[in-house]
Amino acid sequence: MSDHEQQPLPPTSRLSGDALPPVEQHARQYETVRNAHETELIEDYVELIGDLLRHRGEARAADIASRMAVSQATVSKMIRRLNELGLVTSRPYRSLFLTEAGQNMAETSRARHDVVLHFLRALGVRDTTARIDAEGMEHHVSDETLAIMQRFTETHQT
Amino acid sequence: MSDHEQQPLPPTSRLSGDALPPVEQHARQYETVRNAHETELIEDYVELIGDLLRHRGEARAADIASRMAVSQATVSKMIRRLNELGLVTSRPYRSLFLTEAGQNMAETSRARHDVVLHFLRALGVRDTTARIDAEGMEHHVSDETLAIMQRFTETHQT
DNA sequence: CAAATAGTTTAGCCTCGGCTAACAAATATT
DNA sequence: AATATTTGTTAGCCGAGGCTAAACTATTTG
Ligand SMILES: [Mn+2]
Ligand SMILES: [Mn+2]
Ligand SMILES: [Mn+2]
Ligand SMILES: [Mn+2]
Repeated sequence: MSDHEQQPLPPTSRLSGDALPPVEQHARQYETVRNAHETELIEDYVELIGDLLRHRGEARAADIASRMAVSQATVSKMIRRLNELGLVTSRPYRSLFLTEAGQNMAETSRARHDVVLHFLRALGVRDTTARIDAEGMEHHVSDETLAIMQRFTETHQT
Repeated sequence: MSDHEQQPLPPTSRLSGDALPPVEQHARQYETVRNAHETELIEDYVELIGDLLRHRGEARAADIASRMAVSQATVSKMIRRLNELGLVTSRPYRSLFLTEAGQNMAETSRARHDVVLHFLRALGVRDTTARIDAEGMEHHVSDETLAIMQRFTETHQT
């Protein structure tokens, strides 16, 4: 047995902040974060490629490198990975393109990102800050929270 | 020159969602996320050790392993790192303790975590979901946004 | 067209954060 | 006290995601 801890008592004394959640629930919190971190970078790449295609018509490795502030070698390696995952197609010295699966991921990620960004702005966060925070937060927002953020934004038009 | 991209035009046509931010600003978004990810796990460990000390009186490696759903070997290795960073003190088969620096980090992280958690609950997110989302979001919320979340929570008491 | 510049890929290195397996030490049980 | 169980450490493995340096390919420029 590894859980020699006794379970927390029912919510009685609320003296010093919240009590610890039950072990299994607590464990799921951290697991969810670890899972999000596995797909986070992939999503950011795919989303960025989609945005570059949408706004620039093409997505070159060098653009990704400068926009992410990462070396071209790093981008090159990641593109190989995206290729193996069936998310992008690439011919050397040509623009990258998204596969069907890549387009789906880009669309989903972009939508989620936008909801978070617009929500933060609706809350009153300055644009630059909202963009920075949204870039990280987007990967840790559940569908439930996302829906609430969207409703909030709609009902708090500026 | 690696930025052969031309800078986006001033915000004129707002047809298909937001425009791409300027390269340097965009780069800072991703850099901020990478920086957050460097300290994230450390903060979670220190925060958890602080919570275990607060609520249980002691923090054992085995508790951390089960609460994080991670092997004991992983915890053991991480404790060595926390030790080298001067955040915890440990004697084998005894509870871990936080150094002064560790206590400061735990306090700061806990406060931030609580603001995010209470904010999500005030928004209407169910407790279990709020806990999961807060565990990831907490590391990506700027001081500016944090302050706004706190104000929001205070003025939206249920 | 030759040379310079820009873009891409590859190779090799590093740290981090997981894991399992084996062992050691402390504690609990009989 | 002997044994069983729990707890902790160590070694060695792995993949992800960074980096630099070097080579190669395309494109642009003189
Ligand atoms: Mn995004
Ligand atoms: Mn992101
Ligand atoms: Mn994160
Ligand atoms: Mn956390």
